[in-house]
Amino acid sequence: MGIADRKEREKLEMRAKILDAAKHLFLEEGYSSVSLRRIADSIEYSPSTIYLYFKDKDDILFALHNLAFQELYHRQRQNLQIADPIDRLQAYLSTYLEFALDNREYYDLMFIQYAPASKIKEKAEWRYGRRAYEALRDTIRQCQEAGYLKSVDPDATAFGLWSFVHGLASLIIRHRLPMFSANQREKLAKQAMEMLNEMLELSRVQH
Amino acid sequence: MGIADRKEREKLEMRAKILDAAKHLFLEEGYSSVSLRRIADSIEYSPSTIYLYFKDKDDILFALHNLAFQELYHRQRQNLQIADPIDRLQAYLSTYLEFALDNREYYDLMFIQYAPASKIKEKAEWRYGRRAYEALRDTIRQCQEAGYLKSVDPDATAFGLWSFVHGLASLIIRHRLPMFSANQREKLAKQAMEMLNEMLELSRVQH
Amino acid sequence: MGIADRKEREKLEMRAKILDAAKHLFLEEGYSSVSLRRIADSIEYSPSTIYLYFKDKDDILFALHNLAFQELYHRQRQNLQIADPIDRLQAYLSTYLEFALDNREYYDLMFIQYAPASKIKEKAEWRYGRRAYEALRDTIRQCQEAGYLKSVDPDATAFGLWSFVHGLASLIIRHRLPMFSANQREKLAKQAMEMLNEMLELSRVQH
Amino acid sequence: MGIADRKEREKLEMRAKILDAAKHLFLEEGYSSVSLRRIADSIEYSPSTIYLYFKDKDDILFALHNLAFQELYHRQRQNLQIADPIDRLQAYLSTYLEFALDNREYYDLMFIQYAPASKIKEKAEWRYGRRAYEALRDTIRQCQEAGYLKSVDPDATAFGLWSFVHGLASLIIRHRLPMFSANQREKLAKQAMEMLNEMLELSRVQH
DNA sequence: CATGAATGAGAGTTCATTCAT
DNA sequence: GATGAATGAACTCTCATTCAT
Repeated sequence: MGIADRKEREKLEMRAKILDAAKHLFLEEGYSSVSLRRIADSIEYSPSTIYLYFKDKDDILFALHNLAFQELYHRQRQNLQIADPIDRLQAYLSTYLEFALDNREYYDLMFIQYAPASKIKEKAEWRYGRRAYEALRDTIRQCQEAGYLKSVDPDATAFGLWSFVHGLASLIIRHRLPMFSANQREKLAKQAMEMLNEMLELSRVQH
Repeated sequence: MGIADRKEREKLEMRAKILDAAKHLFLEEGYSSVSLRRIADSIEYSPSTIYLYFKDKDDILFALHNLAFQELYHRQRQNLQIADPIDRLQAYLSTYLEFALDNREYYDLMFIQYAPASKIKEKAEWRYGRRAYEALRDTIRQCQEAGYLKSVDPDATAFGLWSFVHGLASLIIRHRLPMFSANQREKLAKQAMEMLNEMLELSRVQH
Repeated sequence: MGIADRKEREKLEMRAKILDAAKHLFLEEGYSSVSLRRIADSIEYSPSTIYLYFKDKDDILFALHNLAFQELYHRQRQNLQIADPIDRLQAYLSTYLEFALDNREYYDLMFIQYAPASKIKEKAEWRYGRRAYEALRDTIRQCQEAGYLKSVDPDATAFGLWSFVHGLASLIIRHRLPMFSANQREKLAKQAMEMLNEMLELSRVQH
Repeated sequence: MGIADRKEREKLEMRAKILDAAKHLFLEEGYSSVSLRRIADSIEYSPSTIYLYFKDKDDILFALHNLAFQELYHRQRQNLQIADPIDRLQAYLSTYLEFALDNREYYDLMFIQYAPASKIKEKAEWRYGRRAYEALRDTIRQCQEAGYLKSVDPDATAFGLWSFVHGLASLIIRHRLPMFSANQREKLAKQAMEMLNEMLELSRVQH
């Protein structure tokens, strides 16, 4: 049983190794430009070895998606317990951006890149996405009940707030800000988030 | 002379036909996943015919980029003459979003997709992008002088506002909103923009 | 009739122009590496125009071969009248080498390059080649009757002498003498020919 | 270990098989007319298989060149120890011709065909060629010191002698002797060589 | 468990050639 | 007489994938 354990552990380690290599390459050059051979080379295994751990190239992408959504879910989890809805909303959005910038490869796969993988897995993600979206909207509703963000449709607000953080993340991740240095970019993103938070808080006063 | 004219016209039409086919395919599957053969097939010509109109695959992308930036520039042009800075800013952002949703393929190529094309052309775009960004930031500065958006760094504000509209556009274009119908999406985007406009105007009162 | 003449003349001029362009390109890069488009480009006509003057690419090669053999035949013609066989032999060989170095493209096509052209034309050349060879061997026979080159088989001698001049020419034409400058090469070829001539004359004394 | 050995052997055999097929095709039709597909077809493998053994088409040519020069070097090696310069010269030239006729494909690649391959390898060959040429010229100098071949410039003599054997070889290899049967050609080549040897020996008497 | 060998499919691209104008 | 438009066939080369070992 110790042996079986070790084998199992090694199997998982190998999968992780492959996924990690693939993750980086996919961000750098896009899924369809990265060849299995390149992934194999970068971990110094043969291409055929990869097939012992993954059904095919799409399967790697699928596994990465799963890990990515798990990680995001894991990070958001604790925020769900914040009592004050406006605090919760702010935490939710901040955590989202932090996740994106800490896991650019994941974020790219989840929300920017094409998903040429087999359709089967998409459904699972739809489900996750929908649930995450609903959590956001519910929080917004609670904010409204508490007097914030009153005037607008909660769906529009949810979409708008999500767009804001998605925009910050994706402009950075896809290098569309050549006018700033890497340092500046992250600093500006933080400032923009603070600006948002201020506005959220101010959204009460005015009504 | 009539003949020469017609030939010229036909040549341009053919180029347009190829570009149009490529544009759609590029949005659907990404530049590097689309083969010249597929483009040729979709307009029912042979692959070699494409080479009579474009040097190579990159050249098609290059041409599309040019058209895209021209169109965006054309649309923004009139906004530059709006005297009131806050009106100008609102128009600028609205036009940007409209452009994105009216020209999803272009927007995708310009601001979402990787640009594996030859580096030469990128420089021209950097220049355009930088100028466009500076126009935005200058407008924001003028808004601040007029008492709006006062508290924050103009760069952070510019980045934030751009991110907001980019987020709206790119979530729609890359189909990350399966929880809404196509109609809903655009309606929500408009509502979100109105919400933004309100906030911009309110940004004065508070100080 | 004047008009017909002019047209005929122009037709020939155009053929000559094409042949000349092809000739140079063929020497520089080899028949199969040269495309019709390159030939057309170099005379600033369209590829299709060439088909008005030649059936296909092979036909150009065929025409060049014909011109080449004509030119060589023309140069050798006068030598046939030299009475003294040893003088005739020397003249024959010298003229051959001069032809080769004056018409490197032709020589390359005739005696070095592959002949991927349709087999039809080869027969004609075999005939020419055989006749030229026989002229050489007959001259050698007459030299032997006059006491020169006595000991050896005239076929072997003919082959040997031809090989000698062919070797000089083809090493130069195919750039296999990078150790010498262009000037040196031709000077050395001349010296080698003189050496040969001396030997031919000495071939009498010894017997 | 037996397994590794066998694999290694098989790998080499496959390389040899490809090289052999390529060698023959290159002689028959010239490097640039032969496609990788044709090489693959002729050994009944798929085109992609070739790429497991050679980087690209040029690499095949490169490998053949290396083998060719090795073989020639190997054959000439023993001749360098012949003490008498005139014997050495004769052996050198005879070996050269024998090599050419025993390895027509190699000879064709080395001294007749164009070398469109990457320039890197050419330099190595220039070096080899130059050294081989210098060995020839030095031998001639020593012959002159021993009283042979006195009157002429050693460079001209070297060039002349080389041309002679190159001429014999290349007229045979490139099929420019349709007037003789294959048997006759080789017999005549040998006779021509004997004729040369006689002359070399006679070159002493006269001075 | 890992891989080397092999391949069919398909990539971008160039070619000689045809034909309507 | 000259050509622009078009193409099918072929090119070199890369890819994801399979399979025997």
